[in-house]
Amino acid sequence: MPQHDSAPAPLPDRRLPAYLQLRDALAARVARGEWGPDTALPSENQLTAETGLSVGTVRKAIQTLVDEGLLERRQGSGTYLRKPAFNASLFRFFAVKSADGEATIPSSRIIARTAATAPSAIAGILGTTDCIRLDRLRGQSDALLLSEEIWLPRARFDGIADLEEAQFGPLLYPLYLERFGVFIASAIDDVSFAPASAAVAARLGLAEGAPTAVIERTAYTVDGTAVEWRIAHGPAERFRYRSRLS
Amino acid sequence: MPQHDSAPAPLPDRRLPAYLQLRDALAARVARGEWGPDTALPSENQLTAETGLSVGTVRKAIQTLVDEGLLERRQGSGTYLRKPAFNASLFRFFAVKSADGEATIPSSRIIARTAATAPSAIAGILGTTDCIRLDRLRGQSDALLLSEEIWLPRARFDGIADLEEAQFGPLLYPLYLERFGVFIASAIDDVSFAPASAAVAARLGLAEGAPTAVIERTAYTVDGTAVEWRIAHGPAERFRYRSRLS
DNA sequence: ATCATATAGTTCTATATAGAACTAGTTGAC
DNA sequence: GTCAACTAGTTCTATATAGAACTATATGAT
Repeated sequence: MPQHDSAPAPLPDRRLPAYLQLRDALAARVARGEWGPDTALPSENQLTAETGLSVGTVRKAIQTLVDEGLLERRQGSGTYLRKPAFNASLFRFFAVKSADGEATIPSSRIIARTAATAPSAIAGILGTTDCIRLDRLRGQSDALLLSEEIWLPRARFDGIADLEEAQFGPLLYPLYLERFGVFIASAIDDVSFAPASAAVAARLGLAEGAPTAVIERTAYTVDGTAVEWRIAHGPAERFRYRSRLS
Repeated sequence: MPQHDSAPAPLPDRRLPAYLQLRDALAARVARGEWGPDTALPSENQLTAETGLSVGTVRKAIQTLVDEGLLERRQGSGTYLRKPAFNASLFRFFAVKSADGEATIPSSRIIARTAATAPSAIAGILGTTDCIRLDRLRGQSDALLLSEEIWLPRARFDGIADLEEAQFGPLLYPLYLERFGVFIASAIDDVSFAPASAAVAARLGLAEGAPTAVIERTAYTVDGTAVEWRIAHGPAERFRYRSRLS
């Protein structure tokens, strides 16, 4: 189902309305990394010239991508990639009740990076067994709050195992975009609850069997291809997940 | 802060673009219950005649409300209230693993309906202390899965305590709309984990202190007024909450 | 150097128009 | 009765145009 190397740019479907064809064409160019985070896309005028469509139609195509959360328009300036607006960090779901109200220092440490063969459940999601696995530990002040296990398809993220540790910031999605041209556009979180396994307990400094919150996240690019799967554990009593429905 | 009786229809802000003024006017009329769930709103032509604006501007106003999730357009037919699309039932987060694959029968029982004075945290959200409290128990086959405590402002829901039990379906939001003209447009869920209190344990047939998932939900009307607050508990090992981010 | 002004380029609002696509109901043929 | 054809009404697509609002840069005066 999903493809793990750069998609072969499906031809626009002639049966679709013009504005949707243009939408698809632009989304494909964005997915190919044609424009960086801070370079403006072609203006409405340029696109009307390129395509022969009218401004109204071009605007409608762009507006569609804005609604989908991919682009962002700035009046007087131009149209840009939208920085993923959903707060990507799972970290924020673990409240730090600093009794004294001190500013605490968040820490983020990658404790392992290995090429690995994905188990079938994960391979089915990512579309390949040829993966890279990252293990990460996050905390605040002294408390360890989050143990993450992150799976990436090696075809898209080759070389991530060789990066200096310093080049990993606390947030991975900006790194994906800047280093590998992978733009995370959406994600699905699955929240559940389980007693800590021995491995998780050891990492978080908990007793085995202690209650933990489990977040499984699958992240997608614009075209709906899953490009990251992760599972995260943290102490249940610190956990609070907020979700807005509409 | 929020108002619990029908809002006094703020005058349109002349400084706003025409399409936003029309958006506000339409949203206000929707909030006042001017149109039922299956009656079409005025057509584009009617609205252009009423307002003196052009079709394009009218379309833009309507499209804004569609994007906000309030309305729904059906080509060839008309523009309607959108039925709240988010699956309102908290019940769905509790997986029933019927080992034998039998179709199970969900049950829903209101076990208490009382006028009550809301504690300050809830009163702050709902804007009043004068509330009605519903207690509900939901299950499937034999297993009890969900204990809910629901708080409603009495001003909007007066008479709900007198309804026949049979008039409560498994879903409350349709009842709110049909009986009280309250349209739930959005909600915020807060998910956490806690050991079962004595009361919750007794209701769900669990041991006191058994791990439970806790969902706190605040539900809002179109204009952002909170009109329902609930807290729900269920057995943690059955719980799985899914959320789509974008 | 600093500040005001002008300018080119961008998106945004608004109007007007035409026809296509679709829906729901009515009419008519059989 | 049943089915097909028609029709009025609706939303949807697409074009063309004009000016407003805003941004970023360049220019010029001091």
